[in-house]
Amino acid sequence: MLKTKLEEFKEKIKSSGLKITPQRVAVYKEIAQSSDHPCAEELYERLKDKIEGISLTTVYRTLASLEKAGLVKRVPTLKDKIRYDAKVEPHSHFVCVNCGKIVDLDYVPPTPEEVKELGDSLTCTLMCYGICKECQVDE
Amino acid sequence: MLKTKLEEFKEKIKSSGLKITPQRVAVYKEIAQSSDHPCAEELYERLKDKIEGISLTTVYRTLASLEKAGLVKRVPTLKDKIRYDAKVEPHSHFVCVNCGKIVDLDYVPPTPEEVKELGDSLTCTLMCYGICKECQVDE
DNA sequence: CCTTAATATGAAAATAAATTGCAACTTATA
DNA sequence: TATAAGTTGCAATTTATTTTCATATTAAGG
Ligand SMILES: [Mn+2]
Ligand SMILES: [Mn+2]
Ligand SMILES: [Zn+2]
Ligand SMILES: [Zn+2]
Repeated sequence: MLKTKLEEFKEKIKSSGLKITPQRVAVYKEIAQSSDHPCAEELYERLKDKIEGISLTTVYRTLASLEKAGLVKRVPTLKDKIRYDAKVEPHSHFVCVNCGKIVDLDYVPPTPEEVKELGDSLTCTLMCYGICKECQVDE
Repeated sequence: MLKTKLEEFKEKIKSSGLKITPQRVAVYKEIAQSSDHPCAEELYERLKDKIEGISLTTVYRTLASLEKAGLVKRVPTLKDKIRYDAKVEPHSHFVCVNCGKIVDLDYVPPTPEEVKELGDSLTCTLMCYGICKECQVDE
């Protein structure tokens, strides 16, 4: 991860009145370098062998803190599991309805102004559903 | 609900090898006449006093059946509760981040062809997040 | 109409995801 | 370093959804 991004992370954490802990750093780094929009449990699985003190509870709590601080965002899903994104700027997603993978698209979603229907919307995101290339091969 | 829509419902149910039951009719009618994209529990709450034999379990099972039959679709959400839509054609949604309300937008989302990035996507939907008019008043 | 096989239902138990209480521990600041 | 504020892990809890299983209903055929 870029040094600037880690610095920005520390600043935002501090300015939210939160403390910098190894667990928070680890969770944020892990989301930031993932491209698959992991859920809490997936993050925990990836971290539990690398990071000494990390519990699933803390991953859940960390995600809530990072979300409040504006460092991560939830990704809209059709399932009953919340998934997270460290890319907080508006962008679009492709979801494989077969394997559940979620990846970023280059497609730029319209701005709230362009949609402007029900007063002030803040952000927009386009969600596309289909079958990813890997899933098409081994049908 | 239009007679044609109810007939279409019965046909699709049958062609999926499912039986027409009062519970299924009631759940489908309720979603179809709702504009707020209810979850299973909300549907149950709205139906339990109107329909003699209806249980939350059956509402869950009915939603799964209707989804398989292509009569309802899930709406992407940021929460851990699945919400449903009887409007199955591609369209866009506005979500109030304050009260959780989800309403349809007229904005027509791009077609999968227009996005075309990762092979074959099937459907696209634009999600817009903001504060609804009611929530803006009583802030 | 009746019969019957296939399917659907409700209640309760089970599972899965996320949250909370609490005592022990860190962090940041002075 | 002392210390107050904030954080952690574990276990218990809550919330959402699914499954089990015995009973009931549907649709088709006679
Ligand atoms: Mn993303
Ligand atoms: Mn809709
Ligand atoms: Zn896939
Ligand atoms: Zn609102």
